[in-house]
Amino acid sequence: MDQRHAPEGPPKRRKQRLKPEERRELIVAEAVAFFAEVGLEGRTRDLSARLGITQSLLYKYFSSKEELLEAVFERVYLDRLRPEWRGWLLDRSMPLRERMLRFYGAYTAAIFDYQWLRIFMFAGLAGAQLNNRYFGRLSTAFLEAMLEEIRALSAGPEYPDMEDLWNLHGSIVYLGIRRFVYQVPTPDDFATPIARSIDRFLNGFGIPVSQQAK
Amino acid sequence: MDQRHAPEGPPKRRKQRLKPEERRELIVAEAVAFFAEVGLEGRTRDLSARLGITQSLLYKYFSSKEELLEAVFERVYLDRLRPEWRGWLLDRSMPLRERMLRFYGAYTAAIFDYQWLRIFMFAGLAGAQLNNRYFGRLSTAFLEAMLEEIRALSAGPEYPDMEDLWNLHGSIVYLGIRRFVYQVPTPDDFATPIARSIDRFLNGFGIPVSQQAK
DNA sequence: TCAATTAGTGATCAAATGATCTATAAAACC
DNA sequence: GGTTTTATAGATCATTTGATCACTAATTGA
Repeated sequence: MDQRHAPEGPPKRRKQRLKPEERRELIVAEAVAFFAEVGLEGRTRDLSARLGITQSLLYKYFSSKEELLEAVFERVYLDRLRPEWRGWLLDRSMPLRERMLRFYGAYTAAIFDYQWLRIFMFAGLAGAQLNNRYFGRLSTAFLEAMLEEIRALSAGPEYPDMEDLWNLHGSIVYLGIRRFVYQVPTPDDFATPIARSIDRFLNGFGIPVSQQAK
Repeated sequence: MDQRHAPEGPPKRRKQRLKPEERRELIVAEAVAFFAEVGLEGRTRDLSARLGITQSLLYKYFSSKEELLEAVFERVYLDRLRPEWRGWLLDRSMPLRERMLRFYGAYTAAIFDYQWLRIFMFAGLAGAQLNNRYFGRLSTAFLEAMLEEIRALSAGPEYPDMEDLWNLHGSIVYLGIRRFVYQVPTPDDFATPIARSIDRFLNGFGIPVSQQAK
């Protein structure tokens, strides 16, 4: 077959040769978006097409699709839960309500993300072990801290347990699930429903929330 | 090739010929369990193996895999949301707390099911339109009824809106998500956390919950 | 009893998919 | 400039997949 006709059509882009780290970074970044959209069974050919590279090049950087997916998981989970949030929650120089608002503001900002929630769900449904580590860390690092602080201030007849904290957590996380997983309408602004949920929760344990603070 | 050796080994089951409705019923029932376990990408060959039939027989009953999946969705969604629940919620001869406990008892009994929640998630992640219909019905039939009843009794400074109801709903549904989707440890008994969540919620809107009723 | 119907099987197709291998050309080095 | 290195492309393989088709035997009905 002939190699070339007259050079018409889109100015054919010469293949650009990048340094391995750069290329790998491009691949992982795009893979995160790609698998979040189409699921973990997305085809490597489609991914490579989106990257503008050949499918075989993927295998120069990852020896299997599974290895690529592990890199995606690592990227998605890594550094989402910031250790300093625990310090925020334990800082008694602030009202507890403010501490919790601050925490859940940061938490949802980090977690309520199209790519993150969907990959997290896909991974969970695939039976990955990752969820257990994630939930364990979430619980010991943050929910337990909140539990401790609430108990220190609790004045009502009710005393919170860990399951109550999960209840609060679920009520907040469900906002993101509705929007990003089920893709049904949600309020544009999450701050208000989150604040209302936290206020009701604290009130339920005899921790009054001053009117003006709302 | 020779057809038969001495008839040793497991007594080979003769193929059993069922009436079309029966066979179809068997296929759909097994398909629900199958796709819930392995995801919507489960192979038709694996499904047929579990059914003890040939893969090609599936195509005598469903002209494509997609058609089979639609039958699965229909089965899974159908009749989950019982219309009579709305009547329960509106029955003012009972205390509102009891009505909500009754509703969420029935709702979670119907929904908190390994197969259901996983297929619902898979379908949601696949971008199915089904979720919108489901959420719409859930909202207009039940959440709006609860909202109305709570408003009728509300005495506090706070007035509930639809988003508050979604908050309550999420806090309860998250129990099932934790157990069946993420597969992390949860309490064996869901009745207690559900009751506590409802009580906190009602209290938050100035609807006192008598001590003894707890 | 015997022919007609049809539930069910087994072989097979075409397309798609993860993976491999060789060739090419852009960068790096001397 | 000339040589080496290697990022990238292109062709291709072996499987797997949804789907089809011709055939077999269990049931039905006159």
